[in-house]
Amino acid sequence: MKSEPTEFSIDDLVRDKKTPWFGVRNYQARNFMMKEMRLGDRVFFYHSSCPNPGIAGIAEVCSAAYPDATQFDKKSPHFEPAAKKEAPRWFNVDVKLEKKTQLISLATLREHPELARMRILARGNRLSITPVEPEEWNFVTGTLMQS
DNA sequence: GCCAACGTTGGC
DNA sequence: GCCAACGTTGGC
Repeated sequence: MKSEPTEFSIDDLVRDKKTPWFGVRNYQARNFMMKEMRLGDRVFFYHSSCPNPGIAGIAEVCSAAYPDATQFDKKSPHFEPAAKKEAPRWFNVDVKLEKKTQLISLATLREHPELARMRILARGNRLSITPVEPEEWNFVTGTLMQS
């Protein structure tokens, strides 16, 4: 799950322990939260659009998907005029901190053939939420984060 | 349904 | 700031 650290960083999650993953305005990413994620699933917390992009920590999905409150908030940059309370358009899950880790930079991720097929590394990928295969998860947590 | 125009993402 | 890639919008 990508976040711009200037908006919400791993240190913010360390402080808050838990957060709604608000502001997702892309149907594919939304559908991952609504249909693919399960309570207890773990996710990489990825810092994007920043001087040193990469995986900054691990979090855990701790709610089912529910309507994203920011779509109803006129003052929010994520406000969605077309959304109605009785017919919400955007949903989010909550995630809680598992741990902040050493930063596994994008450059490092790209160095390893084991991760060549990772969705987040795919050419032109802009999705803010992408699936991670078990082998990729194990390589990152078992090898990269141990060195 | 097509597709051009436009806006956004995100690495560099 | 640049630009490739992609998603969305809206006229037709």
